[in-house]
Amino acid sequence: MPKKLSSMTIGALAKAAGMGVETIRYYQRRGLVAEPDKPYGSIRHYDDQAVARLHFIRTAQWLGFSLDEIGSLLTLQDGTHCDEARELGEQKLASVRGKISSLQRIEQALDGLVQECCAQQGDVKCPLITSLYEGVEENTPRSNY
Amino acid sequence: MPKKLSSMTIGALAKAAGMGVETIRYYQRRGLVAEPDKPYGSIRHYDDQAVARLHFIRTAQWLGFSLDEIGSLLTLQDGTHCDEARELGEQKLASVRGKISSLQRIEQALDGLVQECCAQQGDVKCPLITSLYEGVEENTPRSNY
DNA sequence: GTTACTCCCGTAGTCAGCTACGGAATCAAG
DNA sequence: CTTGATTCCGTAGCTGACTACGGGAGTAAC
Repeated sequence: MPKKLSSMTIGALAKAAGMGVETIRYYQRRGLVAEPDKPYGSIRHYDDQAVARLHFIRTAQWLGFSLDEIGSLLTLQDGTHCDEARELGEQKLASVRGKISSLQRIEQALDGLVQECCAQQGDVKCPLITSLYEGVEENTPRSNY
Repeated sequence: MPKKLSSMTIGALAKAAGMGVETIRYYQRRGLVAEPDKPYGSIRHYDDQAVARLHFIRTAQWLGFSLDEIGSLLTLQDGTHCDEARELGEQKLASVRGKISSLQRIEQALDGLVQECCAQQGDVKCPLITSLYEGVEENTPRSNY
């Protein structure tokens, strides 16, 4: 059976993805999501894949990736340039693993804080800060510097 | 023995933390790091704790936290308001755990991509996108919306 | 005690990532 | 076939997080 794709206008897409229409247009301009050609008359239509892609962008942003990085992740998976994709993929993988371990340290520290909380008094240990004191920065901590 | 704290000027602090002097001043204005009072003459001095704090800020940013969120994490650990700290701590903990699991899904997907890479051809599965398709968003994906 | 660097502090500019605005065209309901 | 909402497209404005600038005051080295 031919896969049935729910077809929607940009407004519906925006609603489905939980963002504004303008934001989607912005991503189109940035080349993060494709602008489907509009059938003769006018007005473009989008499918579930578009929703998924927007979801991904949103979450990846929440995880601290810039739109440029997200763009490269997406082209990576969109296939084609195998050789460079592999290298890029490994870079990103390292970055992701670094983030995971940093977050795990924060998790531990936060968990400790929540457990002890009011209990402790005398010597403050600053578990949170120390959780990240000894270098983690695998990759550029925000593209600059 | 009284703990010996390496004392440094803001310039040295900036170098130690790997950022610009202006950035540190900016954080002081934002209330993320304290401005030590300057001894009679002039010029403030900073210790290792300040370096640690800046390190934390930098890494937390890399992990996708905004300066406001980082501020709340820091006040959280600076102690004092136990009751609200606990609640905030639990919120943040949930958010951190959400990030970890999202990143782990991306890790898996990326790992898969790097493994298969040029191998696959026929049906594209979009492992990356699907890795995040089914809702993760535990918390606000970037303060807005 | 002069030169050169750094600090201090306020204000202004920059860049990423949206968000809003305006006017023409299109579509959906009645 | 008119009315009202949406789409389309370009351009302009806004917010968060810096980054640069400028002038006066410390401070360190000679």
